[in-house]
Parts: sequence; structure tokens; C-alpha cells
Amino acid sequence: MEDELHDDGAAVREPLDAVEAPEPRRPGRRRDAAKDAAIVAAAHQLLVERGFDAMTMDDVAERAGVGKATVYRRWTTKVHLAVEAMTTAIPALTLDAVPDTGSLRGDLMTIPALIHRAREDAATDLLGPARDHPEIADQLHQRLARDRVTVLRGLLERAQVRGEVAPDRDLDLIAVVGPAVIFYAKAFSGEVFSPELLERVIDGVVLPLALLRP
Amino acid sequence: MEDELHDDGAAVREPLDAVEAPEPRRPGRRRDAAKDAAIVAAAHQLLVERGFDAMTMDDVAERAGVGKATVYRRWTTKVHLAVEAMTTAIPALTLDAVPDTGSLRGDLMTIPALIHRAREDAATDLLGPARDHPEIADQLHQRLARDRVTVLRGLLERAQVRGEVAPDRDLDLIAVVGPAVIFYAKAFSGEVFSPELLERVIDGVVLPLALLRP
Amino acid sequence: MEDELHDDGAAVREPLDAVEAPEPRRPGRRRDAAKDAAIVAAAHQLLVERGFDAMTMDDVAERAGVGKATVYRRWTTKVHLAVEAMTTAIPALTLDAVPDTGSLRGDLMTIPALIHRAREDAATDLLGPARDHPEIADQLHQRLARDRVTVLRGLLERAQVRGEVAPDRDLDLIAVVGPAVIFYAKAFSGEVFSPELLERVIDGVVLPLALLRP
Amino acid sequence: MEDELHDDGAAVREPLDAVEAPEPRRPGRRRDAAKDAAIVAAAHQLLVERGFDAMTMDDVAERAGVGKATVYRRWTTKVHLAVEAMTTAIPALTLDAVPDTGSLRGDLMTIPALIHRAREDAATDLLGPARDHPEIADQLHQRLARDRVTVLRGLLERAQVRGEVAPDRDLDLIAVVGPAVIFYAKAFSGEVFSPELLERVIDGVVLPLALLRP
DNA sequence: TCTTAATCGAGACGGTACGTCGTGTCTTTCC
DNA sequence: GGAAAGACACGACGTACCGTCTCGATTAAGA
Repeated sequence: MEDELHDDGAAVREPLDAVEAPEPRRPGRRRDAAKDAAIVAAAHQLLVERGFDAMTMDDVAERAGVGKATVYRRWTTKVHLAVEAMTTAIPALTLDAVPDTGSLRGDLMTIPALIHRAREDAATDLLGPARDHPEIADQLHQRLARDRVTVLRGLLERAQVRGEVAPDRDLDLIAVVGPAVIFYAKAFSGEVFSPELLERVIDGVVLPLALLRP
Repeated sequence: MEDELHDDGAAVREPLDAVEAPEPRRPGRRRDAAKDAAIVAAAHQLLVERGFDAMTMDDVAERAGVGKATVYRRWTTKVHLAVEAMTTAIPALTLDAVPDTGSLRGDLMTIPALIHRAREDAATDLLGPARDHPEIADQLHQRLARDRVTVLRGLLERAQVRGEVAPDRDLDLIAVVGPAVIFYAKAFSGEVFSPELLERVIDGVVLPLALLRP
Repeated sequence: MEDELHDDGAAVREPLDAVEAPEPRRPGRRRDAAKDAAIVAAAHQLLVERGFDAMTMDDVAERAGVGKATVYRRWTTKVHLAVEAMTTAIPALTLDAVPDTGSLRGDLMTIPALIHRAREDAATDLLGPARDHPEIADQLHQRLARDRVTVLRGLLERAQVRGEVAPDRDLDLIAVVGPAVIFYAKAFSGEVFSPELLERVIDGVVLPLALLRP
Repeated sequence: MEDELHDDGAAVREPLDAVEAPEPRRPGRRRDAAKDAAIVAAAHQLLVERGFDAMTMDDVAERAGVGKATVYRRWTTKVHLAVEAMTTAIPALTLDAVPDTGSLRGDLMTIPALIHRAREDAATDLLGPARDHPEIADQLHQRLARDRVTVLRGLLERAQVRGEVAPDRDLDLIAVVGPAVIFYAKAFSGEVFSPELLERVIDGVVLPLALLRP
């Protein structure tokens, strides 16, 4: 998924059905996957500890026990690395991960466990710098926003099938409202995510918009 | 309003009616107010053209036709200046500025004229850097978010008085939903503000939440 | 003399006789001459201690108590700085500095005091790197070689006037022989300069070539 | 001759007539002698083209069509390789190579053909770096200086036997003067070697010092 | 009018991160 | 085990930006 950003130095992969392709592996020492992990881990720690500006590429390299060239061989820029570090740390979110509780409200209330607060702060720092690297911005948006919205849409559809949600609703819009309010609250008033806030949003916004009118 | 940030350099001003105060003005050349404007203007241009990171204090000074010291005499930090530049460019928004069209929907639809798109892009860059300067973050939040939410709340109240809005609604929450969705759309999918988006949000979210059920 | 290398930052100087020229001093803070000295001194120490390759620009800056930019503002390159450091450390040599002992041999024997061994070692390191910077190479050659040869030529002329040296001799060539042999001995056999070597060269080469045949 | 520097990697070679020796050859592929030549050639070209500092080990390997490891398996250091490249390019000089013309002047005038100018420029670059590797410095000195001085001494002795050269002269010193002046001229004034320079040195320095006084 | 004090433009300065590149070593795959 | 390819640790280089300081010139107030 992050292949566009994270140049893995390998030849273009054969399609899976090209069975007889003998995998023409180039010679030469291969990139050590463990370094990737160490670097990303170090970057992530520093990002959370100090924020984007105060994180240093030298520090990343040192903490990862790696030379600077090894870092730059994989990520061309501090921004690239930071984005990867953030998005890797935030696990991809899929519909399967959300248990089907049988009611839309029940489903939605399971969400808090999926959110990683500290990371998001740091991620916000990246919105600006990433603007000049569209591919990067895209990756950031994917993990930070679109993934979640997609999952929420899935839950709404599930509930619609179940008959809980009215058939004429703009699910795309409704799915975006929750994350939007929560993000906005944090960005502009420092209001941290809390179960109370979540509940208020669910009962005050999402359900009223989605559910059948009594 | 920005007095805390914008060091005036002058002794605290006496109230106008304190006639007997002998105006203890220090000697020396007075600050040239025109410079303030030139600097803010230059900063604002660069912010919009290039974004926060790529804006340089040397560039600001040069474009303003001013020495760097003159900039730093007024704003202690690049972040301070940038925030001032952004918030100055975004005029304060008050309820009085919104014409009373007689209906909530009508009121809400007058909003587009009040939004200055380009500025907001740059403002997002400041969320990160501003985090370590709470006073600054606060100013940013004020102009970029709270002002608007307050106005919206005012409109909702007006409509509630009128009987359009149900008396039991969480107006604080509803007032925040609109800006939140629009900001989120821009930050995470580059979706620019448009009248269509606004209409979709008004008709799909704000009015359904606010209005009396039929 | 080093003006071409050491960018003064000052406007072209008026000729001395342009009395009424008001010296149009550019505005702005002037370069601190003390920094020049500190940097050159630091560079020279490190050059002698460690040699050219092991001398670091960061170290120079640190030891001089100066930022790296301050160094690079004056010398564009490590090579430029090193050459300046070497040539500054080797004081310019002029004919006046050599006492007139009354005999050519006497004059020549006063030379040892004028030679600074350690510096020359380091200077040799610069011959290679300086080759791509002709102006630089020139400065190096001036102090390391031409100055000396010029002084020796002066001594020979003095002796020629006195009648010690035959009138038909190729003084340019004879003046170069001494330094050449001594440099060659050091470069290619590590033979350090010593009064004995000097005496051997004077009595075995210079005087036989210069003096009148008995 | 360069065996100390050029690690053969092979067991000490058996004399050719040791037929019964079962050749205890270690297992594994043998080193390809052609690579040695290719590497040295590449190094030499780059040395002449760009000088020591600008020559890169990666470049050498690439131009030689060889892996970097293959280079380092043979020469432990860039300096080692460079010295080998220079000294190999400058053929060993022996007395036998100089035709006996019957006169000292005639012998000396045959020298130009033996000098390879371009190489020497690069060789100068090595004087500095080689200083910390005494064995290396020694090899450099051998080829660049001692070989020549030895040959010149031989010529002088030949002439002394012939009665051309006075019996009381310091031949060691006289033999060194010529190379010294020529090297000095090149190193410090960029004066290239030329037959004219050689003639001037021979007639102005070497012969006057060596020959019997009329 | 002279003194004093602050502002101004220009630009030097200390510090520090960035991204690049070179050396010498190590790893992988093939021969 | 040699060889080509190329990853790796280390560490220097030269550039750029931030926020501070210095210089001489200018501009008020107060004596």
C-alpha cells in the first residue's frame, strides 16, 4: 500500500499468475528489512516524544543504530519518513476489525479502542509539510481519515440492511461527520478524545441523522 | 485583541480620560506603524504562496522592505508572526455581519462570502508549530474556529426564538458540525470549499439536526 | 595580498590620493576582524596537529568559538581556509629581514631561523587539493617558494655588487637550487631540515655555483 | 617489488623447478590477474584526469568493470591503490637503460624521454596522504625520487672514472640537485618539464658542480 | 540647540539541521 | 572461495534558516 513511497529497491514484481517467471533477482546485498523497522520505530518514538520539528534525522539514525545514508536510501526526505512512521504506527482499519454488535449504536461505541491519541497529534504536524508532496499527503489522508470514514460507512450500510438506517440517507456525508467533529475539537480547542465526547457525537449527531424517524 | 502577542513597545497606554496623566512618553524615535502593516502583508503573501515552512524571515523582511530586527522587535518568533498574519487576514466574524434573512437556511447560505479559502490552507500549517505556544494556538483557534462557531450558534438561537429550531437541541454541538465537516474535507482530501459542499452540509446535516421534525 | 582569496566584504577601496572620497561604507554590521584571526589560528593549530584531511570545518568553527557560517562567509572552501592558515602562519619574508653579515656565506647561514618546519609538512598536503583552484595554488606558491627564492636572489645580488659573485652567473637558477634541494629531501626521504643539511647545501652547491673561481 | 603492498593472496609461490611439490593450492577460485591490471589502469586514468581527492573508489571499480570488494581485496586503502597506480605507471629506471654517450653532458641530455609528466602531477597529491603510511611513502619515494637519483649518481661515477668529474666531489648531493630543481619548479610554479629547463639545469648547475675546473 | 534614547536597514553572527557523498566493510547470489 | 552488485556504519561537507547582535543613520523628546 505504501509501495509508492517506500522504494523497496526490488524489480517490479511479477504478477502472481506468472508462475514460471524465475524471479530474476538482481545481485547485491538486499536491503535489510529489520533496518526498515528499526528506523520507522525510532522515527515514531521521536515524533511522539518531541514532535516533527524537533525530530532530527541524525537522532533517528542513531536511535535506530543505523547510518544516515541508510535512512535516506529508503526515504528521500524527513517528511517522507515521518509520514511513513505515523501511518505505520496507526494500524490499517478495516470493517472486519469492528465486531458486529447487532445495533448501530453498539457498533459505534466500540470505536474508542481503535484510536491512538498521541500519534494523531504528531500527524497533524505533517499536514502542512506534506502539502508539497501530494503522494505523501495522500498516504497521510488515507490512514488518518479515509480508512476510518470507510469503516464507518460500512457500519452504516450494515445497519441499513438491518433496517435500522433509513434507505434515503447520504451515508457518505454521515460517515464523515463523526471523525470531523472529533478532529475539529482536538485541533481547535485541544479537547482530547474521550468516550464522553464520542458518546455526545454519536447520540447528538450520527444517530439522529442516520436512524429512521420514530 | 492581539496585544499579548504583538508587543507594542510603548508604555501601557493610559485611558483616554486620564487627562492629568502627563504621558510619560520615552524619548527616541517612535515605531512606524506602516512597518507593521508592511510586515504582516509580506508574511501573509509568503504564507499563501509557499506555506509556513518555506516562508523565511529574511524573505519577509526583504519583501516588506524592512530589516530583520524590525520584524523581531514586533514579533518574537516566526510562529507569532505567521499567526498574526493569518488571523489578521481573516476578518473577525460577528453575528451582526450576517444578514437576518428570516429563515435558518437562508442565513446559513450567506456564509460562503465570509470564507477566504487560500488563507485557511496556510493556517493548517500552523496547527503543529503553534502547539508549543498555547497563547498563540489560542489566537489561531479563536479566528479560525471559535468565532465561526459562535456566529453559527447565534444563528441557531435566532432560529430557535423564531420557532424554527426545536427547543431541546444541543446547539453547541450542532454549531460545530458544519465547520468541522468542511475543515475535515479540506484537510484530508484536499476538497476545496465550494457552495455545493456547503449546501450539502446544510441540507444533509445542519438542518436535519436542528429543525423541528415534521 | 590575499585580497583575492579573502573576500573582504568591503567596497573597492579608494586610491590613497583620492582625499575627498568620503569612503562610502556600506551599511550593516562589519565583519569582526577578531573572528578572522580566531578562525585562522584554529585552522592552523588543527592543520599542524592533525594534517589537512583530519582537520574538520566543524572543529575549526568550534575551536574558534564561531559558527560554521562565519567560517564559510570568509572562505568558500576548506582548501581556501587551509591555504590561508598556512600562508598566514608563515610570515612574509623580505630581504630587509636578513641581516647583512658582509659575506654571502654569512648571510645564507642566518636562514634557519626563518624556517618553520611543522607548517611546511602541512603545506605539502595542500599542493594537491589546491591544484584545482589556481588562485589558491598561487598564494601557496608565493609564500612557500617564491618569497624565499626572491630573498635569496637579493642576497646573491648584494654579493654580486660586493664583488663576491661572478657577474655572469644565472642568479635566478642559483637562487632556486637551495630551497629545491631542501624541499626535495624532506618530501622524498623525510629528511628533516637541519643546520647540517643547510650547510652542506650552501658549501656544496650554492657557493661553488655563485662565487668567483679562485 | 610491490609485494609488501600488493597482497598476493596466494600461497608463497614454489620455485618453478620444485616439480615434486604437490602444490598445496587452497581451494576456491583463483584471483584473476587481469583484474589487477584493469584496476590499476582505471585508477591511473582517474588519478591523471582528476587528481587524488576527486578520484573515487566507486569510480575506479566501475571503470575497471569490477566490484568494490575486488579492489579492496587487493589494496587495503585508496592511498595504497593510488601509490601502486602511480608507481606502476612510472617504469623503474635503471642505469642500464641510459645509453653511454661518452660524455656526462650527452648522458644527461638523454633523460627527457624517461620522464612522464602527467603522472608526476598526480603523484604530488600523494605526498600528504602517504605520510601516515610509512611503507607507502617509501614506495612512492623510491620510484619518484630515489630511482632517479641513483641513476644520476651512476652517471656521475661513470664520468668520474672517465676523468670528467673531479674526484673530490659530493656526488650524492650533485645527483639530487637536478631532480630537486625540476620538481620544485613544477610543484611551486606549475612550470612544466621541458627540454629547455633540463638544459638550463644541466649547464647551469650540474655540470659546473661536477666537472673539473678548467 | 544639543543631548539622549529609541527605531531603522543592512547584514554579521552562533547554533544547528539538512541532505549528499566518500571510505572501507559486509552480505547476497552466482560461478 | 572469488566475483559483481550494492547495502551498510560512520562521519565530513557545504547550505540554509532562526533569532540575536552590531553598525551608522535617522528621528523625536527633553534640557
